[in-house]
Amino acid sequence: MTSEIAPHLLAWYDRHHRSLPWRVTPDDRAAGVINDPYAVWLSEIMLQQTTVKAVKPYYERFLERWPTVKQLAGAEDEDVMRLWAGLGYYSRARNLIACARAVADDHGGRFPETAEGLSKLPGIGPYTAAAIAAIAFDESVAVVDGNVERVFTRLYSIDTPLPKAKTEIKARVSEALPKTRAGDFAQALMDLGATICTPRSPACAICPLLEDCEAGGAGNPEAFPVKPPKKVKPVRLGAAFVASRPDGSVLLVRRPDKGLLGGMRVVPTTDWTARQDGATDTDAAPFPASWEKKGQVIHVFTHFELRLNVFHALVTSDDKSAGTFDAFLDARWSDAEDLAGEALPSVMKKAITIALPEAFRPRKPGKD
DNA sequence: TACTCGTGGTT
DNA sequence: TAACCAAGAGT
Repeated sequence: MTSEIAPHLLAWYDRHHRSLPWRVTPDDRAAGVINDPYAVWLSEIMLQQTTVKAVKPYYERFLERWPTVKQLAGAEDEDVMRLWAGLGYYSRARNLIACARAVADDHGGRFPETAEGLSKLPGIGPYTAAAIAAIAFDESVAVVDGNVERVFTRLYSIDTPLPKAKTEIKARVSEALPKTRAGDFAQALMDLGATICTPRSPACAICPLLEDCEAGGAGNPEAFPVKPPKKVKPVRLGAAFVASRPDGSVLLVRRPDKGLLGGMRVVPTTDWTARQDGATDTDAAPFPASWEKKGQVIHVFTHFELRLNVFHALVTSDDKSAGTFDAFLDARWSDAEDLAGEALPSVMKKAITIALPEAFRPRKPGKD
């Protein structure tokens, strides 16, 4: 028998689709309006493991600053990292730059039009390649993200734990694909997952796929998808050293391109790579000064909790020891008025705020 | 396959 | 409030 999933879903999508900055409405699509592949790509990279609400302002700022992929390809690396700061998963920003330059240099400024071609570009994996191909180029491919995994494990009561279940999920999605409207189908599934088929307390009563859904019929949708048990987060200890000068400038260094917070600006810190490096005193300070402990930042990363002791020192002009920072990458003093615009990850804004409560406070223009 | 890689919002 | 979660990719 033929699956009725696509017709049911697309009819619902036509009425209930979300309105999003990077999305062309179904009506406009039907009228021939084409999605800009660059805009689709940019939004999809930002949306990886990131909520729509968090992405919106970043997406708007990026598109305004760099309206085309060629312009983004010509951007300074640090300018991109500055605009990405706060969004997390910073390897995405580094891959964003690499991908833009690959498209500009190797593809004449045009994105490949198939999932196969797209997936060869940096930062574009199986999901993103399929999403761009379907939404921007109407390729009929299965677009499987966390929403689709949830919807389809419920539709067919797939109790194989993720990620092992992905093979079966992709097969089920493929057989449900409509002959046209591949992009709308993909986005409709994601909208359904985000608004109806939610992780907890799904709204089965108003779901357009209720009559197609095994778990919905059985009344146990929350039993799916089955996920492996998660591990406990270890605690790591470290220290951050905020050095400031009388004019309010702050010493920043840059982290190596690879690894945690790669390519981002930070104040000098201990490694906090070990489970507990225990460097909570001034032994590990970048240079001798009157370091004073100001407090502790507790920041939860994906796979560990960081407890960062924050030290501050006011460095005066006659402090000769504060001149060489050979152990650090690209050390420089950031002016007080520039600090908010630096490529600082959230954990570093927290740490600097402990030492300098006024550092990121909006200041009145015209004063001082 | 399993681990690394951020952050802020919900429940 | 601790746990869970969000349009995953790279290694």
